[in-house]
This record gives sequence, structure tokens and C-alpha cells, in this order.
Amino acid sequence: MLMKKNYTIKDIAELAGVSKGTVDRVIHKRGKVSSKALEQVNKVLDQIEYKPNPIAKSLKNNKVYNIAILLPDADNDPYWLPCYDAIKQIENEFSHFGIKIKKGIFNPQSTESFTKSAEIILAEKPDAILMVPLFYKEAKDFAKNCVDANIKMATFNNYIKDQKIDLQIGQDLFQSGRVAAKLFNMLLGTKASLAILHIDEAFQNASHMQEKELGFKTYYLQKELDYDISVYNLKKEAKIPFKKTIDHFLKSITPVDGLFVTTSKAYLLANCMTESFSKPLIIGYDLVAENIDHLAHDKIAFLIHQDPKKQVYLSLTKLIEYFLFGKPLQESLSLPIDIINSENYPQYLK
Amino acid sequence: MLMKKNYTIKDIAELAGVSKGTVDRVIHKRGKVSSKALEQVNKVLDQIEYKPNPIAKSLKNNKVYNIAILLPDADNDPYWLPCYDAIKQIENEFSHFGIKIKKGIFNPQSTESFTKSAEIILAEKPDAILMVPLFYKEAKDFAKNCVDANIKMATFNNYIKDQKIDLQIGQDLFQSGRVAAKLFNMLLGTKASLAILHIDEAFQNASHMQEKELGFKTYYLQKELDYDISVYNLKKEAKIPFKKTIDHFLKSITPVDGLFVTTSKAYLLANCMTESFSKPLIIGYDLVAENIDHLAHDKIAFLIHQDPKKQVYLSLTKLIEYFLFGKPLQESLSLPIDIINSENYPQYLK
DNA sequence: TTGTACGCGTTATCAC
DNA sequence: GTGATAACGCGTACAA
Repeated sequence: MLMKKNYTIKDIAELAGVSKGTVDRVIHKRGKVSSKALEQVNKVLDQIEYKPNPIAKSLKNNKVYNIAILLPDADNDPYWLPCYDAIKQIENEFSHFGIKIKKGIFNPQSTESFTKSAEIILAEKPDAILMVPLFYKEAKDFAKNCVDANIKMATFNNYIKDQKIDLQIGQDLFQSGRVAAKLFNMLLGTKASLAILHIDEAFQNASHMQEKELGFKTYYLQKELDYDISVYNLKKEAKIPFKKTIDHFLKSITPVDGLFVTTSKAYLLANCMTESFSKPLIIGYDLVAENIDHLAHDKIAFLIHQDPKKQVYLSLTKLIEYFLFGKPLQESLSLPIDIINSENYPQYLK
Repeated sequence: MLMKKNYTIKDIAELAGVSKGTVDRVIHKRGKVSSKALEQVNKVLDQIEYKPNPIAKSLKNNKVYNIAILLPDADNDPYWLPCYDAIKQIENEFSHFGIKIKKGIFNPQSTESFTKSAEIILAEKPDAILMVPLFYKEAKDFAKNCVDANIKMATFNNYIKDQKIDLQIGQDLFQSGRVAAKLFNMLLGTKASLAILHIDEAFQNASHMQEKELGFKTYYLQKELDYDISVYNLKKEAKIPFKKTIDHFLKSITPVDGLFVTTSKAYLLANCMTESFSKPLIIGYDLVAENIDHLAHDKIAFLIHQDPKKQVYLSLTKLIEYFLFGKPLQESLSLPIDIINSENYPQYLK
């Protein structure tokens, strides 16, 4: 094994005493090579390690790769805002590599909106589609259509089971429920009463919330702790302000030591905490502005950061590396479950 | 402003009615261009946005960039182990971009070892040096020498002040002390007694530990909490096992509610915790194997993750992007202060 | 079955 | 001053 670093096709051709074309035919198994030449080239290839130069490859191959992203509108829910930053960043970084990104934006409260955007995107036949599978059934069907149309399929934020997806990036939601449970356990000791709150505009996040709930409950069961846990669904009613619904709810329940909010809406709860109420500890999700404000003022104890920006950035990077450099796509990747308190949030915000 | 995306020099030449060479001279300000041609080219450049193609650039420019890394031996302290993974990963990813990495390994307990490695590295005049400035004075002097020799200088893990460094990546240590303080505050309430432990083989980490201590104390002062805080330095004595020193220490102090270990040596403490002792809460630093073991068994409450792997990976990436694509180097960058408990550590370990 | 020549975009050199 | 041309490494079309 020689030690020189990067061999080119030209190098190999010289070493084997044949021409570049022959080497190329051997490497790409195009045939039309005499057994003698084949042997000579293979002999060289065995001794050295040949890796094609990805730079030269992508310079030559000035194909445009179209990647589409199906994601929710950020006006409806600021949780999605960082995703748009990630897209912009990727566009800047990879515009010269022939990467084009097209956004398909849908209303997170409307299944029809999702389906419609999905159809528009699919009609343009991009090379890959990255989507947030908020609506499970629709997303799964759509994923199947894409796979059939030979479009690479990736998801973030949620997972899809029972359907082959090329790349799935997100957080282990069950485990994040356990993380919250552990935090309460440390803060409250061996005995306490807790409430799990699924607060959402609509219930499109149902499976999302349930996985968290399950992880949360499982923790206490496994540790055999004397925790009393009740579960509530709070949904925005047609003409009633959300605040009113929550206020009413808080007055109606028997006081608890801790509240676990499985969505990014913990701030709605914190908003309603008055002096009169017994001030339970709140653990919620996501670094949206209003949550951070309450975290900084100790009205929220902890937030779990799902880092949607990183999810998008990573997903796109993986897809791009697949197209440009032929790196394999891992099927699924779980990102860290970041625990955030009033002292460490700033570094997560850039 | 036209809408076509990436203009090449050839495009510009055609639009301006001159040759590629002339356009090149205008763009690179090499002179030798008639005022008429200059005007024509500038007119085109004003209307479109020209960004040179970094791929073609680096294909042509097949220069090798040598980057040297001065970092501690991982045998002495497993904390550094992940850094070596990061280096390997970078080598794989960028070998085709002409990036060569050379390691200069030193003993973290020996100033001479550092100086010697530094000299060897400097003698080879790499394009950039990334180092861990464990020994402040020596590192600062060395940094000055590098800057004078026109070598790009980067640091990770610790910061250097009063000396211009091109890139500094690390964690805000003062703030990480505050994070630990906040965690104790949440676990222990408004009144408690704590001990800060600086446990180290030697004291090369002095400034490191002191910044954490300062942040920790500052938190309680600012919040005006009734916390009693004592500080201890525990150092490995020549012929006495560290365990014995720590055991003795634990028996000698008045019991406290919490122990804050400012180094990665919290496991040494946890090892000595017996049933008889009152079991104070321990918060320490770093995901080394022994710490994680205690974390998983609830002998350590929290660990703060400094992510040395990410620090190295990011530092090297920034340097490489500077060389290959001319991206500017930010002077300093603070990474997130990750809070780790028994439920979320696995995702941080890959 | 082979070798050669061309083009991708940039840069540097060399005639004109 | 200027424009044509070679070179970086790869893939491929085409000629031998």
C-alpha cells in the first residue's frame, strides 16, 4: 500500500500502463475491456485506494437538483420560523452546487391545505421532498406516491412508520417525555401530583402529543413512584379566546405540583398564572419568544428544545450530500433532547 | 437586474463584448485594462451579481492547506477523546479539498510538553494552528509567535484575552457556572449549603475553574439567596491514591446539600459516596464514561456537556471554509451549554 | 477494445 | 492592453 494521498484516474492509468478511458471503464464496469487490461487496472486498484474527486465531479455534472420542502406557515405558529432561516442558510451555502429549493407552505390546521400543497409540489417532480408529516394518513399516502414517482423522501419533526422513507430526522418524543418526567422527579421528590396538558389550536399533533405523554407516564411507572397524573386536552374553541378557556380550566381542577405541556403553548398557561393560584411548576416545549420570556422570569421551569432549525438544516444537508457526493442516506436520526432553563437559553437562539 | 442565477466569467465576457481574460483582470483588479473595456465590464457587473464558483476555484487551486492541532493526550484524560473522532471525521470529509491535518499532542500536566509540541508544530509552518490553550502564558506567547509568522490562529476549550486570535470557539464558562447554580436553586429552594470542588490532577485548569466558580457564586449573589458556599481545591498528591484524598476530604467537611465539581472529575466524588454519607446532590461537567455511569444510576444529578468534539469539528470547519471559500473568521463563538440528565444523555454520545 | 479530446469555471501564462 | 489557451479531475462521446 503506497502512501501518497489522492490518486486520480490519470495516476492509475499511468501505473497500469493503459489510458484514462480504460480505467474509467473498469471503475464504472462498463465492459469493453480486455481481460489483460482489466487485470492490470485491478492490480493497481487493489494496491491503492481510489476515491473520485467530488469537486471535479460536481463541476462537470452541472445538473440542478430540485429539493422541495413541505412545511407549515410560520404565521400560524412561530415554532416553524427557525426552519425558514435554515432554508435561507442552505440556499446561500449551496447555490453554487446546483441546489434549488422550493417551498410548499401549508396551514398547520388544515388537512386540505397540506394535500393541496403536496400535490402542487409533486406535480413539479423535484429530486427530493422534505416534509413535516403533521397529518399522518395524508402524509403517509403522499410519501408512497413520492416513492413510486422515484422521488427521495425525507421527513422532519415527526416520524412515519409502515412506509419506507429515505431519511427521517427528529427527536425521540417518547424519550423527551421521560426527560420531562425525570426533571419533575428531581424537583418534586418521590411523591407528587401532576397534570399533562395537550394544548393545541387543533389536534393535528395528536400522535406527537401522545408519544410524549406515554414516555412521561412510563417513567413513573418504571421507577414505581407515587405520582398522581391526570391528562387534559385543551383546544381552542370557535369564538372563545384561548386565554378564557385556559383560565377556566385552571380554576376547575384541583391544584397540582407540576404541569407538563406537550406542545409549544406553555406560555398560554404561564400567562394565566395568578398570585392566587398555587403556582405549580411548568415544563413545556420549544424556544418560541413567549415561552422564553416566561422562562427568563421563572414562570416556566424548563423548556425542551426540539431545534426545528437544526432538523431542517441537517435534513437538507444530508439530502444534498447524497446528491452531490453519493453519501448514503441513513434512514432515521434522533437529535439531542436539549434541556433549557433561564440561564442557558441564549446560546441556543442563534 | 436579470433573474438568471449563476453567472460565469464567460457569461460576463459575452455580455460585455470582451474576453474572459479581461473580465478576470477587472474582477481581480490586476490593471492592464483599457478604460473603455473597464467601463463595459463594470456596467455588466453592476447589473448582475457575480459570485465566483467555489468549486471551480478549488479544483484549479489544488494547493494543500496544512492545519495543525495542538491538543492534550487522551490517555491522560478521556475528556479529549472525542476530539480525535472529530479530527478523523474532518480528514475523511475534506481530504479531497486538499486539507492536511497534523496533530501535536501534549501532556496536559506538563507545560514543557506543551511548549515542545508547539515548537515542533511551528517549525513546520502550517497555514493554521488550532490549539487548546491550557497553559495561559505559554499559549499566549505561542499565539503571538504564530500571528507574527502569519499563521492563522484558533483556540478551543479555553479563551485567550489580550492577544488577537483569529477564531476562538468554546463555552461561556462563567455562564455555565450560572447554569449549575440555577439547577441547584431549583432543586434545593431558597436556602442551602453548597461546596464548590476544583478536582484536578494538576492545576493547569486554574482559570477555567475560577470562571465557573465566579459564575456560580454570582448567581446567588444576584438573586439574593441565602446560600452558604465553600470552596475546596482537591489535587492529586504524589503517592496517595486520589480516592483516598477525596474520601478523607468528604469525612472532614460538614455535610452540604450540593456539590459542584468544576472539572470532569465528578465521578471520583461519586465513587466515594457511601450510604453513611448524607448524599448531597452532585453537578459536574462532561460526558466521560465514568460520569455517565453515575448519572445513569442517579449518583450524579446533572452534567454540563462542553461538547469538545463539536468544538473541534466547528473550529476546523470554520478554518477550512476560510481557506477554501474565503469565508471570514468570526473572532469568537460560544457554543450551547448542554444540560444532561439520566434521560437525555444517549443522544449526545454519537 | 482502446485512446483521445472536450467541457465544466477559474485562474495564470503567453503570444499578439 | 488584450484575447486565446492550458490546467485542475472527471465523465463521456467519438474516433481509431
